Amino acid sequence: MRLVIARCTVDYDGRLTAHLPSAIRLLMVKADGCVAIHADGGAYKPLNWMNAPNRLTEHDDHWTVSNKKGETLTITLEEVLSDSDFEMGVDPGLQKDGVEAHLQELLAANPESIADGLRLVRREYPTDIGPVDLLCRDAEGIAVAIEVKRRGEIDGVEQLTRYLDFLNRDPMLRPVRGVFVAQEIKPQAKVLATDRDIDWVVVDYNELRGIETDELKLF
Amino acid sequence: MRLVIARCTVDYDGRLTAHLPSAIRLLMVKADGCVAIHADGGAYKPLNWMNAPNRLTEHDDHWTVSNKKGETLTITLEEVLSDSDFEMGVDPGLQKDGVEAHLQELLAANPESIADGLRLVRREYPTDIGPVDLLCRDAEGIAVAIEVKRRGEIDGVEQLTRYLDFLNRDPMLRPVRGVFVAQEIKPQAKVLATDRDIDWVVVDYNELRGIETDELKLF
DNA sequence: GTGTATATCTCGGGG
DNA sequence: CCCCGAGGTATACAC
Repeated sequence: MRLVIARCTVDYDGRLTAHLPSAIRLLMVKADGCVAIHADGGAYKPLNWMNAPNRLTEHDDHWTVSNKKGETLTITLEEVLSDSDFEMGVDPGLQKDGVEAHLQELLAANPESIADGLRLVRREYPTDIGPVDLLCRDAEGIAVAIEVKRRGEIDGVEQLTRYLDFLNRDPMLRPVRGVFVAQEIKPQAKVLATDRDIDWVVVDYNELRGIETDELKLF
Repeated sequence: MRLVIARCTVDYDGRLTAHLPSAIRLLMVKADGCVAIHADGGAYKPLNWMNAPNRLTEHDDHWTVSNKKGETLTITLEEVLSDSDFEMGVDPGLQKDGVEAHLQELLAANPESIADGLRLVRREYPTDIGPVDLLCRDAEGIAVAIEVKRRGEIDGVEQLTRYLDFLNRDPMLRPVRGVFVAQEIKPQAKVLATDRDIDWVVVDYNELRGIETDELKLF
């Protein structure tokens, strides 16, 4: 990773055009070729950047970075204060726990934790406007579409509403009920769901993981 | 801005839990206190971070960063290869052109580029659930609500649907048609819009800017 | 502060 | 490659 501290101006032309007036900034060039220009503040997002793959060309007083999509980044260097390079090796990467995919897996394995008698038909059940997280049948054999979210907000209810709309056009499935499942559900999302006759259930991730562990212990 | 190159492990515990095994990485601490941990690849997003405001405490072999929401980031330093600090001053900030606001301005000035005979009533026409980008009347005097997006996706169709819902409750406006306008529109968004009897139009930003320029030349 | 809408969103997965 | 959905989304702005 190469780190350059320099007074510079920057121009980006691509999905939009943008200009940075002269100031001292950090230019970060990573091993994969991506370039990021950071100010000393404003969270982790750089002011300007160009992702890999791209072509970086260094001229006397400026760099140009361009990619295949026709985007260009021009960095004009007025004064270089520091220029250093570090060998870092390949990063082993981030291990995450607690995201929606895990929650969906746990619920797929334990649909009864959502409602008694619920049986899984399919995960990621396809519709014309995208896949439903879980399609189940309840104890009476009625189809149940389930949208899983870590945090239940209003757009999750909208999403489930769209799926129900399309699913209810299928004579083989109709009528389809909806259940909105999340670790926490915002008051507005509850109101909207109720208004649309969509049930909502708050589940506990750690508790679900406990169920999984317990079941594993049984075998 | 402080830049530290170090072999380290990192643990985040907050909205999820995440762990980074030992490797050499860049630790970036900005003037506003935010901390970012970068690998030598993988675009501009850091592997892990903590935004300002937070509290950074340095111990012998590890740093802890915590914020008011109860999130914590623990960086365990195994070997520090470099540690430097740079004074950068306040950044003048990015100047942008070509975002949604500009597109909306151009369309407000040239509603005929959306449909022949269209006349602007108001930009940011208020409804109970937020402002409609453009409210127009067509050649027959029928009200037309227009949602402008740079990239037309499903969310934008939902947004316009909600606005139409409210606008159609107003006897002075009813019936209100909807038009979804964007520089590009995703297939799913087209399906949903068509399904809801909402028209969609793809416009060219540079072409619109050309119209503006041409009109200026006339005067 | 919450809620809403935007973003050169980024990033990863699937066709 | 594009399409689609999730994100510790972040960020700005209105109420």
